[in-house]
Amino acid sequence: MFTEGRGTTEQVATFLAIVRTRNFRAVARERGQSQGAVSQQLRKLEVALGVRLIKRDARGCLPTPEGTGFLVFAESLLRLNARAVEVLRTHRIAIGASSNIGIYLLQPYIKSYFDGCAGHRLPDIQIHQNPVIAHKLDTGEIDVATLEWWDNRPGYVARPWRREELVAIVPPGHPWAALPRLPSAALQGVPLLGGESGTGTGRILARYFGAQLGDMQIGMRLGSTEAVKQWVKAGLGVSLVLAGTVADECREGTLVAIPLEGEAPNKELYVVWRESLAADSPARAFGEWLAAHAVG
Amino acid sequence: MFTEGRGTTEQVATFLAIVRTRNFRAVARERGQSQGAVSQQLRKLEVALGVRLIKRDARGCLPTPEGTGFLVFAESLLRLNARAVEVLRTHRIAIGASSNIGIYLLQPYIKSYFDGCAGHRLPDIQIHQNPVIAHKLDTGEIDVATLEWWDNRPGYVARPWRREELVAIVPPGHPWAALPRLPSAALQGVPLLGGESGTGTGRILARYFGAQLGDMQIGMRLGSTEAVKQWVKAGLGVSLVLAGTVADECREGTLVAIPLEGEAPNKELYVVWRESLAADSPARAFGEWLAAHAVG
DNA sequence: ACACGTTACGGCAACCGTAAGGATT
DNA sequence: AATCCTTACGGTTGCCGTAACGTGT
Repeated sequence: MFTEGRGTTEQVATFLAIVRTRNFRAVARERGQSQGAVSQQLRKLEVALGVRLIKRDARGCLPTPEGTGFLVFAESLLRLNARAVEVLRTHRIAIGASSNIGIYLLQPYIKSYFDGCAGHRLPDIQIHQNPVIAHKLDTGEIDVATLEWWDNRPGYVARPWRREELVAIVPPGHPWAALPRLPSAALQGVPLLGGESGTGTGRILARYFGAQLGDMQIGMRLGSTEAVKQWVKAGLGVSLVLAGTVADECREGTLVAIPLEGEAPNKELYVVWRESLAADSPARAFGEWLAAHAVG
Repeated sequence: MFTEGRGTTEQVATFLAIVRTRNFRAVARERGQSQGAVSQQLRKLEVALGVRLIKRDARGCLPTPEGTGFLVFAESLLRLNARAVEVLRTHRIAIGASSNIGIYLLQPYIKSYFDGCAGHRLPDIQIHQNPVIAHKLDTGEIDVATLEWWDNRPGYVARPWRREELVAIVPPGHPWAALPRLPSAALQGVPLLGGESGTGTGRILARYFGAQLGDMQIGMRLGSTEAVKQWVKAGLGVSLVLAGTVADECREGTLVAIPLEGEAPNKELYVVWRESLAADSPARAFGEWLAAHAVG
């Protein structure tokens, strides 16, 4: 299963190859086996599952409805197997990052960490919505994650990583663009564009504005910071985003970021990994390194 | 793998049993094998992975750090196997539901559908945050899901299910409690408690209030509707929730729900399943049935 | 004829049970 | 001495490659 051999995993891999190529002989060539063996492997799998997976026909072979249904499991199983050997043997790391972090903030850390250590191969990096990353930690698909929000569930180690300021962004030429700092009163009654949900930004804004009786109007929730930036550039509204997500645009002058007045709202970012990670595992080492290089 | 036999899956199961019982002989009895076979299975697994999983010691055997790290994969693999046979052979359904739906809205449908059909065994029902459910659809862990928010990703069928109204909730005795309908102006400047994130409620409120220049203040995000209800009961704020989530409290008089004035904001709920589900599969049948019994 | 999947057969590798061996309490 | 895991040995099972077969184009 976890390496070359002849077991059920090979049957599943053969099944996938058959679905892909629709030709037993091609599969046999591809997998370095005889054509009879391919027939036999599929047959064993079908008997084990008690279901016909492939409909053999004179003009090609197609998956049955059951076979199509089995596809998703076959893929998940092989992915999980591959991931398991990767973790235990090659020690390749899988890093998860919630969207904003993965897209805008993480690269320099990855570069400086993995460039320095010649022994490391580049890690597998997955970027998803915050809650999806949390779920992938659960299933073992990723070892260590950088998150915008964490619920302190048991079995995990969570370390504060950086504290990222929220800044207002406006298009160039906007009346606010010249201001050094934005009074919180200015935001009252202005339509505010929202980005990805489930990242805890709402809570932070509530703490910042709520105490000052700010009246904020949340406009559309666009689902991603990238979308928010485009809308702001187009003059369709203003927004509050993590400062690091607009560094490039500010340099190029396509957006203007304005820090908020007073004690600026900021979001705590976390590095999280499973407690069960070996103390000397590369994934944990990377997590500890990130936490040690906390900024802010 | 998918049934009794002697392959890698048996090795993984043996590994898990060893970690649990910490006694090779007990595992042998439990699995109806000789003790030598247990030794050998673990050994094969360790060789295949290239890692020592269990540290055998005179006073018991414990998982090594690598073994602990492998645990999560072992469990995921067996879960996936079990789920695969369940789907293909026993045809048991796995239903996912985002938190609010699973906790408050789904039960009557489950009851009326599965009570009526004697042939069906009760389904596996999983309740998680909306994005986690979406991810579990991807991995095949669930067949069909009821969701508060769906991103129309390809490969899935999404049907509108019901349209659930958002109502304001206040504690009994609150000044608003006697109002038949709540003017949207009343909510301006009032701290509003937020529930689970990632469910699209923010977008809906923005559409309702935004057009009317409403100024809303989002208070804390408490993460769950259950928490919101407790805070509202305690007089710490008011909130907007799906009407169905407070039906019981309104009947008991512990909360008062007030419909909003004008065209009330409402949330469209969806039933979603993978396109690859067989047209005659029980999961799809249930999904279609739900969609056909759409309310609102 | 040709291309394709199925089936039968012989050889080989893998796994299991039995049972003896070494270590620790 | 008792308990526990390891290891060696013999029997059986299962899988693979070869090759003959049936079928549809």
